[in-house]
Amino acid sequence: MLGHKEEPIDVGLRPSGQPRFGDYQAGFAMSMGKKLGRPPRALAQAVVDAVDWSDLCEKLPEVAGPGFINFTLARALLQKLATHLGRDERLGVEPIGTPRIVVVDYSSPNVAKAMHVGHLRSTIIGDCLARVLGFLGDRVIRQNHIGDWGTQFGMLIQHMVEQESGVQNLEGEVGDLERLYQDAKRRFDAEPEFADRARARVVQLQAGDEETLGKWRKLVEASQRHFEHVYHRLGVHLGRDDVRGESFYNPLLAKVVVDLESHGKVKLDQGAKVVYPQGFKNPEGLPAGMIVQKSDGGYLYATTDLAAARYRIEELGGTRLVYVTDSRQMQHFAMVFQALREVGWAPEEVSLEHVPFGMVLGPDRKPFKTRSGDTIKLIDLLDEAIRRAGDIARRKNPELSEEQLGDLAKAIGIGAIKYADLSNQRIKDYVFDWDQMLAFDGNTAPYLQNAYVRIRSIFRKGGLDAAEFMGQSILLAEPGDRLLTLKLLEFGTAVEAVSRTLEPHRLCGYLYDLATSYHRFYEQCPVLTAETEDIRNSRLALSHLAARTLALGLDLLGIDVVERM
RNA sequence: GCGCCCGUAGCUCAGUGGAUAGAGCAUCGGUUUCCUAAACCGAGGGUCGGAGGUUCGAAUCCUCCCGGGCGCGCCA
Repeated sequence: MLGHKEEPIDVGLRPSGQPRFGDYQAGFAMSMGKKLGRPPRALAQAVVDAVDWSDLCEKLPEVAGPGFINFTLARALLQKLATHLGRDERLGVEPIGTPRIVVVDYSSPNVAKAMHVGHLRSTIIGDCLARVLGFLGDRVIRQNHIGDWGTQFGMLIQHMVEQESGVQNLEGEVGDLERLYQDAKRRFDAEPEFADRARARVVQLQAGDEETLGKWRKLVEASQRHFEHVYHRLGVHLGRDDVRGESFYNPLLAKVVVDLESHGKVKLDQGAKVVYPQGFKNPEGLPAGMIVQKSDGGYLYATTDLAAARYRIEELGGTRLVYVTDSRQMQHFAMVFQALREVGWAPEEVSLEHVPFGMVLGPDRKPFKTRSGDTIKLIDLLDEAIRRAGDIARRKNPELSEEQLGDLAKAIGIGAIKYADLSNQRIKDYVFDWDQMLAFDGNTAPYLQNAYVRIRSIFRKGGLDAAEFMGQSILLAEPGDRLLTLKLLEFGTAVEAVSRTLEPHRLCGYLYDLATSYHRFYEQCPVLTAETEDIRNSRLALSHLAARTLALGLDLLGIDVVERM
């Protein structure tokens, strides 16, 4: 009827924007009418007439506007779908047919420095993407590309050697590391003789001098403890096994350059070895290149990134490489990816995806700093979030014990920071605003957490075990039941959208809609005091399903739920 | 100079080429003998930066312009 070709037709089916347009709408008649030379409305009507809709729709689908077909699903069908969803452990999220090996590169802090607000977004977004892709069935390999190698270690180690006290303190908190870095940097800038010794120390480090390496390991070890501390506070799944720092690739760099040369990709310019991926220009309008080996023989980040990509494809078997770094590195990754294609290290079937994100801004709309202009330490930021959340929770709910408050404050505070980050379109800068992210109204973590809490409260009040309602048949008695059900059915689509676009804010938007739908349901539809036993059971089942969806959705964002707040 | 990103309500932001562009905050006004009012309901508020173009249809795609941000060889 729509043509002879056997190819599948995208009918453009999607949830209707407004209730008066039914549950779902299809827009294919408009685009297809053109191709077939038939008026869209007539085409739509022909489709409606040709099918027996009685099992699918409550009433005959309507042709409306320029040629939309609006569907209102049959109650029996919707009930069946909802009941099925309620019994599904995966809540309607289909495991992907052909899992990939996805390598997600995120966080990437620097050794010998405290993690700061600049690491926040990569860590949060990367962790979320890893969770989502993993849940969908991909094999996810997390990679923490820490900055544990380079010339700055010369001055750090040299300072450690000369100031033996600095070594002792490395067993302590990160503050010692910070001080070590600052002291070394100050001396490096102020004392030319020290700078010379630091440069000599770099050579020793490169040469594998045992004393130098020993000091270096101490630095890395102390930093790792700091990273773990921050990740634990943040609830981020990154461990030591996930660390592949710059030092890991160091032994591979020479071969990268040699192989590039054998591909004829390397040109010499003023003593430096440069590759020129196609399609890039420098300020003079000439082809822009990436230096892969400096005139002094040293390597740069482009070399390391090429080596890392190679490792991830050849050794880890990655078929989707994901890099979560800030948007300023877009061109750098575009060049690295182009080079990987040109030399064939990244075959066509391997997708290379940079996941760029914008900056975190302060209230003045400039990069987020302390009042005195210093970078904000991540651990301080997290502690403040927990403190603020605790203060609010204590004020709202004075009868909570301090122990309950502690867990609550962490879930809310950390959740608020993560959600504020994830809920914005990631490419844009966003303004860091405590009041907004900790508000109970609006698109915030506490609002979502509260929807979950209200549901849990129902089961507590009723003395009921929620798990017992998983298999319960769902009956849609009133519009409130129906609207909540339609929203619950969209969860799978929302999760799938995140894996496709690598944009977590899509899941946030969905969960916010879901929480809003539940709050409305809660107002309109009595659960424990429903008019019949069947409706009560159905609403308990719907509520439990909503709670599971909220909890799973938030978990995919890396956010915890609480039982009461 | 070239390239990339971003301009949507007073503010912070959503918005798969589709119907009358949506939320929250702020403002104003309602709702509690009832499962958490940390909630819900309602009102006002828009030249979607501007101008062309493609299309039955454009905030969305294309071109140009304006404004802001970022990047463009020996840091990462």
